Amino acid sequence: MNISEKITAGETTPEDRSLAIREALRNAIIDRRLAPGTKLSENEVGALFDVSRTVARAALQMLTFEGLVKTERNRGAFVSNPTPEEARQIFASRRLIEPGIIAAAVERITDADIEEFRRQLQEEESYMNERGPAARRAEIKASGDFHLMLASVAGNVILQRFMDELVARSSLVIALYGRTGVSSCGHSEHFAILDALQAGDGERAAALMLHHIDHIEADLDLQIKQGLGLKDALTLA
Amino acid sequence: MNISEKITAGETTPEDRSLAIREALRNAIIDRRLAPGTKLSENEVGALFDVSRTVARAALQMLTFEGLVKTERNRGAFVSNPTPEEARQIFASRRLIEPGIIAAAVERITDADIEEFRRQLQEEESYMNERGPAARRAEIKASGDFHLMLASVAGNVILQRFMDELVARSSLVIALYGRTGVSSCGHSEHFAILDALQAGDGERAAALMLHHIDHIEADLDLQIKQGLGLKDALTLA
DNA sequence: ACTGCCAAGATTGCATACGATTTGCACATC
DNA sequence: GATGTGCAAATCGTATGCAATCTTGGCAGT
Repeated sequence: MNISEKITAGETTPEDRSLAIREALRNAIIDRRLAPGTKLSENEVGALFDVSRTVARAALQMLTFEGLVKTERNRGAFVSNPTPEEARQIFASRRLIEPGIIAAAVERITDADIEEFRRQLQEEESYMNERGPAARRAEIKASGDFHLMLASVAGNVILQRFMDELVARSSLVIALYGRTGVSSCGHSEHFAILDALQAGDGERAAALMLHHIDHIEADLDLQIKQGLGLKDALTLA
Repeated sequence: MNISEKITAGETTPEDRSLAIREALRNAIIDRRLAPGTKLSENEVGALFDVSRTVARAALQMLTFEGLVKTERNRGAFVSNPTPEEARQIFASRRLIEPGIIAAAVERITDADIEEFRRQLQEEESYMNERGPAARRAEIKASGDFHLMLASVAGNVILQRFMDELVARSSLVIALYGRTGVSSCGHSEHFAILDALQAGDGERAAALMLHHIDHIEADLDLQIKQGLGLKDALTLA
């Protein structure tokens, strides 16, 4: 486990450090710096962030709630290893929620928001032109941020939190099951959605969003790894 | 704070006791045995369930994540006191999610499920015929259980968890802002939804569900109590 | 009599300590 | 050589202790 954000997380927060740790681990997980299945021992996490097990434990507990880590009693916490079924449910949930978010966002979005979105899309674009795993991770994250900003604009904090979780888990799934470079497609779709939004055409934006989610999911290879860890081990042996 | 389920929660769980405590507190909150604003001190909770502050704290942390309690740093945890705005967002979220759940449920529901649902509706009915706050609480809970069972049938564990949270918070909101006996209306609506479901008519079931949610929200009085607790105290004085 | 300050009490935040459970390895046995 | 058993290391679950922070009551000064 090597998490470079260690210091970044530990200093700027005079308050709840467990929140900072949660954030750092969260980023590490969705950036895929922490691979699924990685063990997150309380001792280790605590040592890395220079806190006691108590606060490390709290952070892990939060992540467990978000579905990013799975804890087994008396065994420890592990970075979640989503099954294809989970992946399908995640995207099914997104297909349900995101059109609603679009509908709310189209009512509330301001010019300043649109400006901000354009900046965000440019950032995506810049990552898109680079190669290598780091750029790909950054792209996945930036892509997720687009959806998160949308949820933020929609103005429903509950849905926003749901999307927070869904996007994070999606990133994990994409990193796990994603094939190559369809993300470029995703980027242009973000653009189209924003255009529809700017035009005030919620219907079209929602339809585009559904399409977009379909595309993301279609890019996944959810056939393999169907079995559980046990089966995997057996077939691999 | 007097929670009678104390022993029930503490004994049957050889495993994680904090989960049991969370469940007990959860029930107490949505049953309105714990009024919004009630302070939940770690010491007190721990003493009630005969555990240390550590595990009590974990339970409170979980409830905070669910939005049922609010914690203020260095001040403690309090039963959540949803604002009208929060209430609106809760119901907006439900309007978005529940039709989707219906759509999934209509595909997967079995005869056995329908049987189970009928039993559930009968239980609701029995509470409906009684009077008194206890019966009303039980009715609210039973009514929520209907929606939860629906989510369970839909087979998407993520949406199920979202609904878990939304229903719990709805119960709190209804108890806070609800007027009198529109719940009877709600019951018949449950029945109509189940009928549509049994007939395999997802469209109608979804439409009925939307109507149902609208009715529930329409029964709320979300105008008053706009201000914080302070103003409340002042106007009451 | 009212306002501002200070100290005592209470409660949380965090660290550490101890017991329980699991895992892996070594050793004895077949 | 393979297998089963037992011990030891590691890790989690929980309790408790101490420091920091907030609240509250009283006291002095104006």
